[in-house]
Amino acid sequence: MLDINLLRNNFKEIKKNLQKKGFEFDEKTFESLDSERKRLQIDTESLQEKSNILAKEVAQEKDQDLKDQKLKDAKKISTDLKEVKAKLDSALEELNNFLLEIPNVLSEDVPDGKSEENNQIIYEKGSIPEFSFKIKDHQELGELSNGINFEESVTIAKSRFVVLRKQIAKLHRALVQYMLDVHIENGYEEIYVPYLVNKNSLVGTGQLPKFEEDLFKISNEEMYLIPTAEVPVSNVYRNKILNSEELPINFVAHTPCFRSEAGSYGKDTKGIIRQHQFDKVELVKFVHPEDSENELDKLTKDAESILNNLNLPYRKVILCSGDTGFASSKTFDLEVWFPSQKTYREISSCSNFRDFQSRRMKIRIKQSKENIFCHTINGSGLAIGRTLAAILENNQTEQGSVIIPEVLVNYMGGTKELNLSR
RNA sequence: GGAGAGGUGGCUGAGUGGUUGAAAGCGCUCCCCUGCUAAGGGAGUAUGUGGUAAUCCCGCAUCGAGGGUUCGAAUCCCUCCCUCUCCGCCA
Repeated sequence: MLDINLLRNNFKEIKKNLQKKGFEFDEKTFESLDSERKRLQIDTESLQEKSNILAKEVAQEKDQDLKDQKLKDAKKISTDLKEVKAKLDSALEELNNFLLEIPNVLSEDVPDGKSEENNQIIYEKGSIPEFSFKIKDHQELGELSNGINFEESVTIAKSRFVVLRKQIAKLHRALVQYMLDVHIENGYEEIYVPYLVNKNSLVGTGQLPKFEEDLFKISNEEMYLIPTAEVPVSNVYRNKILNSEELPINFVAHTPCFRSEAGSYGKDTKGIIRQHQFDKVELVKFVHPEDSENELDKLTKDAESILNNLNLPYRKVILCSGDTGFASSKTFDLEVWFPSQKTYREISSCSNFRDFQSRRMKIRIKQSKENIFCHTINGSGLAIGRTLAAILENNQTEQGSVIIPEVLVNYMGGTKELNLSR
């Protein structure tokens, strides 16, 4: 959520900024909502004041006639008050709903652009493998030894789910363990959180009210499956005031993520790139506003270190204005190379939300004069399924085996190569 | 799931309809005095929001959340959430 005072005073500038994201800020509606709110609030509060004063006088009035008169007046005010208060409440709600649907403003250094194609490559790292044989995609590789099975997952659930078996399932687990260990080593605190969250948490991080259709909702309760660990982990401190000495706070969490993928029919139907359920190791930071740019770079580097250590070829891009998400002010994507698609695919998305989420969640930092909203930053470190798929594809051999990256060998119980053809 | 108890400021803990935004104690901050294995005195110490650009000033709201009764609610009523104890069930 944006600072309403900023909107009141700088809406020209903000409007221009939001246009780059493809959002048209309706200042007419805003101004009428805000002025209506102001009028009603002033009316309500002055009536309330009168009512409070009269109530005290009634209590102290000894003269019965005067007391009766005051009681009569007080009753009248009370009825009027109820009426204006109701109007104020609905005005405030309307204004709030309006504000909740406004995206975050962009950082100055975010490049202009309409869509994905305008994202800017910052650099490419690692060497793209050359194959002297006809390569298989990760699904084909996984199916060689029934390590990836889509028939069983359809029987159990439906499409866009997967069953992993044997060495592939173990590699999946190894990746989780490895990533957690690296991030803990780098100063992140491991945290385990609920996979079902309430509505307020989703409003807090910005998934609601605008993106309800992307979520799985539990039918018998007002709860949702998490689309990312960002939601429960960020909300750990909702409504809390943090001491500045304890910042930055760094969390790492491994959770499954559930996404309805509404509107992505026919997209990435092959393999495990786009699933309703996938695992992810997520990094979340709560930082002082002054440090957030710097901390975003640090978090992105921490996510990159996994790709580097796994020897996967990847590139770092900065998302252009039109591709930057609703709540983000600036986002770096890390994209890993998929030989079968001859292209880079997103494997991590690292964003600085500034005070957009913390204002919604009411997470503040204790200051001597006025408490301020902290900044939140998060990013994947990394998406497990896609990392698994990338390893299978990039490390395959002509014999249909897959070389295990060195850093994972111990996590695989010493296995250096998966012989999938057997 | 059944029975009972309870949710008050950073913490402990008073308060069952009227200057209570909230006693008291602890903690913390500042000042003064004294000076020595210490202590004493004083002041301050929640959050949000509006009037305003504003540290000051004034108003309004907040005693788990949301409704209700009343001129007036931390105090009474209803719904929900949470915590604790006992029973049941269960990984």
